[in-house]
Amino acid sequence: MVTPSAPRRVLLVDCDMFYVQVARLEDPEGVGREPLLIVGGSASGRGVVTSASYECRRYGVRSAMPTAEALRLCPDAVVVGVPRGSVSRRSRAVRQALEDRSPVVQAASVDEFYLDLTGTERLFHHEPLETTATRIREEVLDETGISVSIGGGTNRLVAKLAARPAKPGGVFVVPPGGEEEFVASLELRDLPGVGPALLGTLKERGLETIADARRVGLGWLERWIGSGRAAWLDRRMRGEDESEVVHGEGRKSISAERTFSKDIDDDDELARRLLALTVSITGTLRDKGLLARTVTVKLRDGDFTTRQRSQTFPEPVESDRVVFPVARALLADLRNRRRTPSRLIGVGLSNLLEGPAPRQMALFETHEPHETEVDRALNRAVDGLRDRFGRDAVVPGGMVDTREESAQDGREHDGR
DNA sequence: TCTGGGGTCCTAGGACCC
DNA sequence: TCTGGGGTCCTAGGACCC
Repeated sequence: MVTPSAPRRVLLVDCDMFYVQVARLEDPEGVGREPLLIVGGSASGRGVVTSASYECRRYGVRSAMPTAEALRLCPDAVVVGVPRGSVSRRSRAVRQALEDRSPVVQAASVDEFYLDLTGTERLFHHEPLETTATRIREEVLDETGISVSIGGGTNRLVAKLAARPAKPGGVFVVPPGGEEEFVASLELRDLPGVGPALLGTLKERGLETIADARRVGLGWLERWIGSGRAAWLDRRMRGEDESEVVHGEGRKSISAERTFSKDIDDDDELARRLLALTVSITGTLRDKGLLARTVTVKLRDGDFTTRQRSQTFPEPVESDRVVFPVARALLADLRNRRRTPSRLIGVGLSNLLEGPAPRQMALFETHEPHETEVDRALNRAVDGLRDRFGRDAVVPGGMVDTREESAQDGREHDGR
């Protein structure tokens, strides 16, 4: 067994400006030669910067900035769209390379992976963690073409914070016992979880730095930001983090959303957009062998107000034929509460469970729409066609009432 | 400057049950 | 009679991250 006092050995592997790297790898002769490169924007013209090359960042370009503003700061920049397919392919390749070298790998996002190497000391002949990290960095680059930076320490928080001084393309490890001193050298805004809102609240009280906030003590912090957040912040400022690195995906929700090029006020048009998104996410759900119990519909109004409604099924479901009618009712409800042009619609599935669906459901009287074997069989058939003939092989039939349709189909099939 | 798209986690109130 | 208390689930919204 591991000695209780043995420090953990955690690494955070962070791909350097991942989207820019991927765009360049996919087009080495074109944007690969472009120093001033921005990945982002969108066909709608309402886009933001997803990632910018280091050369661009010197002009003040930052991610999440509207592309229009970025181009004002850096007029010579070349803007390319987000290469989604390549990004997920390259992300999987990096993850695979890491899984070949670490017993525990957790993907925190497409371009960030936590590794827990605790217990591998003998395997790596007791070499320093820094040496192991450096070798992993080089091997990942060789194997995938992706340059990463690696932060290391005795927990996830410290590993994450150490990745910053490691950038770009380096390794930085905080030694056991050095956590508190290392974190004390940072700004409050550097702490993950400290965003604009909390920063503003602390600043109102005159707290600008980690040193300020530690000096004032837990008692005052509790009064100002509540006991929960105060305790949380206090531990972060000491570089403490007990959370485990959990191997595998462990996804909690699946969602899709679209911002329109122009605000939409037409209910039928909104419902059509909703149908397309619903078909897409239920397809992803089945791909992953999952079931969902909760569906959420989100609208963003023209004035950027974001509203959402959700509903939970008594039993987990997987087919768009059952999800869509509920989603459409939630959309109608949102529209009835405030009738104003929408700039975005989104739909999400949560309360996820591993499949397969329970075979018999609805043994009780219920008015909830429930999923039948026929619903599932139809979706599986459509999935099969898409696998063989491509994503667009089967297109949803516009504004049909899928609940009526599924009931009719059920009768036909039963009749055979 | 006029704000993407994919997520996670937290809080708080109400329903419901014991 | 006019009032409990804990636990869990659901829902809405917000902060935050990459």
